[in-house]
Amino acid sequence: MTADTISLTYDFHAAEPRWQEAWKRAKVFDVPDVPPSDRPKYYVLEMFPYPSGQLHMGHVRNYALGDVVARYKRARGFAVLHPMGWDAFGLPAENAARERGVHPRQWTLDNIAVMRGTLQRLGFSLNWDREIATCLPEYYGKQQKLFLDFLKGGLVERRESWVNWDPVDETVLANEQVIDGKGWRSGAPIEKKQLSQWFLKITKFAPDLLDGLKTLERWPERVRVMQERWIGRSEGARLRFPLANASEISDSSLKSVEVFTTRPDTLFGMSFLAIAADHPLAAYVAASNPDAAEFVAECRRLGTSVEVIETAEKRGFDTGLRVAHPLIPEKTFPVWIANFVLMEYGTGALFGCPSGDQRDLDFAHKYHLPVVPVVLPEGQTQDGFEVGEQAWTGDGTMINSGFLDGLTINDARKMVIDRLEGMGVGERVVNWRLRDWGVSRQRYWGCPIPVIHCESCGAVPVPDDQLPVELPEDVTFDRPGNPLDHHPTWKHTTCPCCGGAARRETDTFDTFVDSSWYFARFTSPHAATPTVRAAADGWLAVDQYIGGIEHAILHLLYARFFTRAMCETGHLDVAEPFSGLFTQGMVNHESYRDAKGGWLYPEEVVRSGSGATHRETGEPVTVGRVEKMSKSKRNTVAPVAIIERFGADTARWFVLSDSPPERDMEWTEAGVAGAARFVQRLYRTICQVAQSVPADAVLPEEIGSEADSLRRVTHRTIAAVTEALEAFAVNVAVARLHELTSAVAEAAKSAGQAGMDFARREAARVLSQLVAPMMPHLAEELLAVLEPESAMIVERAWPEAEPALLAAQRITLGVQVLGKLRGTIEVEPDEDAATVLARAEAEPNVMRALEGKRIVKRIHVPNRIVNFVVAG
RNA sequence: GCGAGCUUGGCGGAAUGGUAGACGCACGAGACUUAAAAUCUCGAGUCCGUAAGGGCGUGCGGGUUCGAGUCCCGCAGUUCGCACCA
Repeated sequence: MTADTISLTYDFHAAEPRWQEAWKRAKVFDVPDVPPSDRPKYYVLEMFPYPSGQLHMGHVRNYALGDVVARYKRARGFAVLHPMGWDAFGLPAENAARERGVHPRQWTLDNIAVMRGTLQRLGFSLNWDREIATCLPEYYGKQQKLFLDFLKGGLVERRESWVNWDPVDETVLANEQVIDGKGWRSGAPIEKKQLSQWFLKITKFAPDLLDGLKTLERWPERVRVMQERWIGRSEGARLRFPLANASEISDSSLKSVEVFTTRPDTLFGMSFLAIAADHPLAAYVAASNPDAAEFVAECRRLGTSVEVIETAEKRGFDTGLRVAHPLIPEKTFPVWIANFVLMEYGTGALFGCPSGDQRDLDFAHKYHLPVVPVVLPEGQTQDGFEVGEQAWTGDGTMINSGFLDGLTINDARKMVIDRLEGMGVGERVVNWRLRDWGVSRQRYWGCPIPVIHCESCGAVPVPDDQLPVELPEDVTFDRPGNPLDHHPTWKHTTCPCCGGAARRETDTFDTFVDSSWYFARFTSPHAATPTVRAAADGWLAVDQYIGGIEHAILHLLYARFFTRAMCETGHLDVAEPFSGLFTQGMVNHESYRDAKGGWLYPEEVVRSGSGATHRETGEPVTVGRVEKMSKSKRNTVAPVAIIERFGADTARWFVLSDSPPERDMEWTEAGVAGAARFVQRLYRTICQVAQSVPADAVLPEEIGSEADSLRRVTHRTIAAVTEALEAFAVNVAVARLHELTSAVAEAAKSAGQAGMDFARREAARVLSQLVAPMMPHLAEELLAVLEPESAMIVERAWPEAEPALLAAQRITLGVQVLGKLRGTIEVEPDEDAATVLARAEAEPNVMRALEGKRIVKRIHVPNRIVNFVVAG
């Protein structure tokens, strides 16, 4: 090997850390807490990671995409805030403590150190001074302050709520941790238990959360739809049915049953009233009726598992109680406890109209309750119409409905509500599916809820000067339950009100609370208050938020709620937290199994053509589906290994190539190798220019055609890449950069032509700059090779395309006959129509197609197409 | 069941209503090499044809248009989300 060829190999091992160091020294990614006034601000944020131990490829794709936006916007003259932090509380840390005896704090901080190192090796343009970890008191203490302000502002409530209780682990489980009615870890049958819990009153903002969705134009439509349905606004009526047996009941709140309905128009089709198993009236009945008690208990047991809910048939228990119809007082209906009625929705009770609701119809058939049709579909006669297996939920005319007969369902709805309101037994209401957010978790590794319970004063907020309420370090995980509760001293304190002995709240916050305001904290991460208004109001909203679709509902809705709650308590002034949202796809990989069916890691497998064999044993390997990288399927690729083998830029380039960012991509060995080849080819191409083209080349008066052509490619690429990046079409930008690279290499053949030196230098410099958002280290290296003493790319403005060079010199125009392509002609840009049409008609192949035909119409779309419409 | 999206070569994908398949991967041929790797050049939707050229082609069926992958209507397949929400 000659010295020349050695220098033509890009040494990413040396270059990447060198440029990272140079950027750090120049502090180019730092921005002040209050956005500078000389430039527009731009806040780029990727969803912060949970510190699970290792960065995975999904993170690499997410952060590479965000970095493209951040670097591009910075080059376009924006002051870019691009911070990073850690969603550091959560159950895996406690699991690690139980399984391996590591302290959750240590485990988490160690993981953060490892993952931070990987992020830094990837060269992301992050403002690391703003790093936050939610598990540190300097963050969660401010969260406690927010909570107390919410409490003061009436946005918090303490109330009893049903939870899934694991009696063995002595812990509360989320619904998805309950499998077949058993705890996911202990396997013990789960009990429903009532606990006093803290709730954030998100429902207070339900109308605004719904309305706000309309303003989020740069959010994916489907995310908005999902949130809309989750919030679930429905208009209807609330009405009360007096109990016929009311005199037997002493509790006045049980003397009538309130129901919510969206179909008050079907009130005359009623044949029963159904209440939830958790309804107070059900409890009343169960107290004196063992069979009812048994049914209620059974409903609760079944209530937990998703599969059961899906397949469960409708079942009920006739309480023997009867309610009177509000409009026909002499008519009464049975009250059933039914397993399909949810206590959480509406009032926990409904009236059953079997002819107009499929569930009610199924229920009526099962228990032989009457079916009275009340809505007649168009085109049906009342005599011929019967409700069989299918309830009629569509439009129609009212029948069998007294004073409503003959009306449309909409008119009937209005009229019946007016009547009920007039009688004082019901009213028009808007009901919401959204429920208040229970944030209490019986866990150690979370933010302590800053409240003290006092026998005489009740639940007392921890005074501001005693914040933060820190987690104790010396906890043990050797027995089930919440270590905070077990701690010998931590929970014992004195009441801030009366000074008497009191007990700390031992519950901690749901970790979704931590991630509901971190984007605001990033604007002043070290401030003594949760936010600093000038900083938060100045930087927010996040202009571009990037993350996985899995957070479409909960995280994003909670963050929108927190934004409103923080505004109401004076911590912020911004309508929405994220004005732009981009949801990127997953990184998938083939999966492999050996002859025994065991999963194999990609590095254990050698792919050969259509098959695969084991690297060591040579045994055949079954190539499985391409699916999401997961530890259990072993189809993961570790970013660190890729960085070491190929470099950070290659990894970044590959995850950004080919697949559009919103779609899933497949990680392949061949693909990374291809990216690595391109890195080297680009380096060689630029080095060739740097070595063979004088640095002081100027643009001559007259320029040769190849040189002119290269310049046009260069400037068209600037325009195309800019447009692609604005549209998040990074894969298209990558394709255009491949083309420019080929053009620069090709131009070497025309070296010496007038203007070529200038054109090659220009193209090489532009190429380096355009590639920088995706491969920042290589880009800096390229520019340093071209222009050794110049400023770094991160300190330079994005290249501008010269409008005069955006048009091609000559255009190849398609010529169609009757819409079919018959030939092409070369034309000057904007050449006049007559000339173009004459040349098109004279094109030999077109002539042949026109032969013997009469041209009816000549269509000429300048610079686009020629089409001859013929007859005969 | 309800809702949203998707469907283009062997594969990932590109295409303001205007030459479908850019760009990449995989593949084939050639050059360089003792050889291999690397690199470079060329080829390639499919069918017919030696070629020139032609037929057919963007899930299927219709429609609008001089012209449809793109717009409209219907259907199929597929993915995702929600789901006893009264």
